[in-house]
Amino acid sequence: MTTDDSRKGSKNTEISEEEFLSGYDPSGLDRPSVAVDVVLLTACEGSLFTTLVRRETHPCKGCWSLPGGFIRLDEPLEDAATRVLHDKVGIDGVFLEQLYTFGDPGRDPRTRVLSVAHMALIDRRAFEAAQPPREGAAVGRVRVEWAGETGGPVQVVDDDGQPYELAFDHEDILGMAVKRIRGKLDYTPIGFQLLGDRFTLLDLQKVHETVLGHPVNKDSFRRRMLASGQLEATGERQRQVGHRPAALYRFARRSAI
Amino acid sequence: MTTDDSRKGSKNTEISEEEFLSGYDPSGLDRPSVAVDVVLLTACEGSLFTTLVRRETHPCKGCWSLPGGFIRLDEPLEDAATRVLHDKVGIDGVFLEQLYTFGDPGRDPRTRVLSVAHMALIDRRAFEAAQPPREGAAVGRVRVEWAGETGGPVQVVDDDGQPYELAFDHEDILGMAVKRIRGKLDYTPIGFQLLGDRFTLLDLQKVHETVLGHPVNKDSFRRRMLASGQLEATGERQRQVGHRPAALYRFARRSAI
DNA sequence: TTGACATATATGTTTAGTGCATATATGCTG
DNA sequence: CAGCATATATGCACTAAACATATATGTCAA
Repeated sequence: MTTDDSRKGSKNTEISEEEFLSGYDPSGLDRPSVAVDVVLLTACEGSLFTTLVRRETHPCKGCWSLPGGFIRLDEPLEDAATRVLHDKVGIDGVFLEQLYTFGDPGRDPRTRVLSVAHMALIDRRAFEAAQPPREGAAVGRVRVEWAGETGGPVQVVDDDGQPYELAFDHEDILGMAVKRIRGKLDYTPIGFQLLGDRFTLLDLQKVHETVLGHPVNKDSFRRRMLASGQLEATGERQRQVGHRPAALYRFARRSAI
Repeated sequence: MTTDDSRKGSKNTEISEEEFLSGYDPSGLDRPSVAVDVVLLTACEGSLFTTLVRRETHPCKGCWSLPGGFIRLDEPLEDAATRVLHDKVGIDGVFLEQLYTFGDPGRDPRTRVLSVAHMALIDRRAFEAAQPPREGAAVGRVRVEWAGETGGPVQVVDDDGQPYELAFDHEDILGMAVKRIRGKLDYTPIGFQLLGDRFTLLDLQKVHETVLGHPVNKDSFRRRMLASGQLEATGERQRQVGHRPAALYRFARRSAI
């Protein structure tokens, strides 16, 4: 199916690549602004929660938005997301992955702004320990109105069920994050990112149920997890739990083999 | 878990959003260039094939690259990818989805260039019909050295097995496309995008084997597909095939409930 | 015209995984 | 020490997949 047969470039041309680059003027092109936005998720009490920050400046002043910021010209995208998490939420060292790039013209009224959206996951305890309440920040409950991996925008509500008014297309970004984590949960070890280093099988099950948005069968979940090779028994058990204590496992990053 | 309780913004502030926007000067920020690159895949003879274009200018002059181009400031990302496919490959109306955004500083020696990579899929026959051989274009065989969804860079070779020298990080972009289509094949109807409007079960099986990179069990594949509700019998059969003709199916975009 | 051929299609058997039900174990609490 | 709540173990039915075998049906060549 080859259409053309010339191969590896004949670089013996007029000017060299070095010469070309030294004379290259990047100012000729219209360029968009590029930001990163981070959906930081944690699982608690059967719901996903995410961090929002209040916008103190136009546009969408007074609305709530995902923590985000413009990238620096010499900064990898993931580093920008890490920086945003550190600066705006005070969180470091968490799982982070790129989600999707939102680029509709008009998604930001100022000018063309692309947002390279990221998803970050953190264990609830680490989250609560690391995040001192900040002025202008909130942690809202994610309310997903669709089942499975249908996808679509997603609301964030406060303790009274009142929705936060989200800026720009951030409801769509949140929806993409939920869709992504639901899709990866059964086929990757991503769910462990929402747990601490020791957990019971029931803890793990609750995380799965929270992410998926529906209950799962306890026995088969248990069997499947134990057979997956991803769990390592610590030999420890729960204490003071008012019932038979469950065994504590840790995530076996490298499957036993 | 709420940290802050103020809600929907009090917009009765000094200046209105309209006033703010009319005075907004976007020139203050350093901005990267943003391009789209498109991995156009088709399945043929047990391999995936992709379209490459020869770079006639620096940087990487003489190398081969994915069809791509800079986005316009008023153009949605998907439109840019569509435009690139039309202008550089002469292909229209195909399945297209965003893959991932590659943004390492230094991936392009000119300046900071983000590439919002897309994946396009086309049926082999439509591809061969629509694409007249062009000067400076080639269709190469995708050679995937890793199994399953391991991921990693991917080579493109010509009919003699000689690799094309790819520009920038395009081997990584190709790898992401292969990883993505492998991951979605079993859970979405994406495989039908590589087939024409009528096909046999064996055609469909070969597409799956080509994408996945390993053979699949014929009987269970057949049963699974027929039970999926995605196939609609046309009532027609193959002709002149030298053996018992297989039934021709079409993709039932809406499952028959 | 007919039989060889190649692939389609049908059917059955085995195995693995899931959902569901039941039984037993164990630490805590009053 | 009894009762409680959950953990853990075991068995069975059901489903889907892998694998094997048998039959069907076009084309082609003798």
